Amino acid sequence: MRLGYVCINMELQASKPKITCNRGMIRRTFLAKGLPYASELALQNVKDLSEIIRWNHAHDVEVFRMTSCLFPWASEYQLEQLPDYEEICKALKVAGDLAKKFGQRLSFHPGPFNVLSSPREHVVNNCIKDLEHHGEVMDLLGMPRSRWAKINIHVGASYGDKETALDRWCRNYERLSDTVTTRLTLENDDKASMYSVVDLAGVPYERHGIPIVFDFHHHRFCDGGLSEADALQLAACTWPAGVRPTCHYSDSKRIEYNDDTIRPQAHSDYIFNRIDSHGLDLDIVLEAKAKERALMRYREEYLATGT
DNA sequence: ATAGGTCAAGCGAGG
DNA sequence: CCTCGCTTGACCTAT
Repeated sequence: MRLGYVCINMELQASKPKITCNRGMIRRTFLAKGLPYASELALQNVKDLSEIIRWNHAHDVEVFRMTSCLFPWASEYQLEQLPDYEEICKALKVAGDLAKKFGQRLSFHPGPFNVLSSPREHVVNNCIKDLEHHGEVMDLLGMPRSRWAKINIHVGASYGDKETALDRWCRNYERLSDTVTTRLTLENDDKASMYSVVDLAGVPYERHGIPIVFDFHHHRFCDGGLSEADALQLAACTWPAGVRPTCHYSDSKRIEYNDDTIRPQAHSDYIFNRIDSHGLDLDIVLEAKAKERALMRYREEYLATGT
């Protein structure tokens, strides 16, 4: 299995000057400073993306989820409008070329506001806009239009009627361009009332062939009646040949801290259980608060060789 | 330089 | 009805 981490490299972010792809601003600042400042932040973000990719390679990390905050307020403009657009494109190409050279797999996980199943038109429009933005950035990185460069989301909401919501999800999915549809995946939820692997293997997979990202931790709260092994197997079968299935893994912070005031769904700082890939070849993204440090510690504790 | 209050979006859960 | 949490805490101002 190959392990990855998400969005932030704590070591690089703590360095001086800091290396991060997360520069952003609040609304008030965006209104005051506008596109030139958004452009400046985006340029720094995409340049630093290369630095994180280099760090990953130097530490044998081949799976990395990029932040969705590369472009502050991306929903409010076209990338071409940014003053530094040309330079931004070059920096993205550099980052993408590096990742490809290193065999490093990059992905996106747009946020919880992407609800393609919503009955509200403006919610769906915003979602489509955000997904298209992610697709566009993947293209600018030079990433393939395949699930190798996945854009992963949740169904988003059920409104008390999963079947109707899934049908709406599928109809709205058809409005997406190839930059998104070729890369889109769906992840199982962490609430019993929401979407299990079984739900996702139904309509979304049957109608559109959407692969399922299996989240081990979420499955503990929404299992659709399947064991972990069976759910993982089912999810893995939805991936096209030649593309290694991706999973998410976290442990429970509640157990880590032995504190039952913490919600059981909360992600742990570190991974303290051995991950069981059930015999499958997987890319496993660690969703741990300690980011790359959690990955390093897991390797030391569970994958150390020679002893 | 650090602390504390503030901050886009949609939804469901818990108080 | 309000707050929290989620992909991911980061930004901004006052001290």
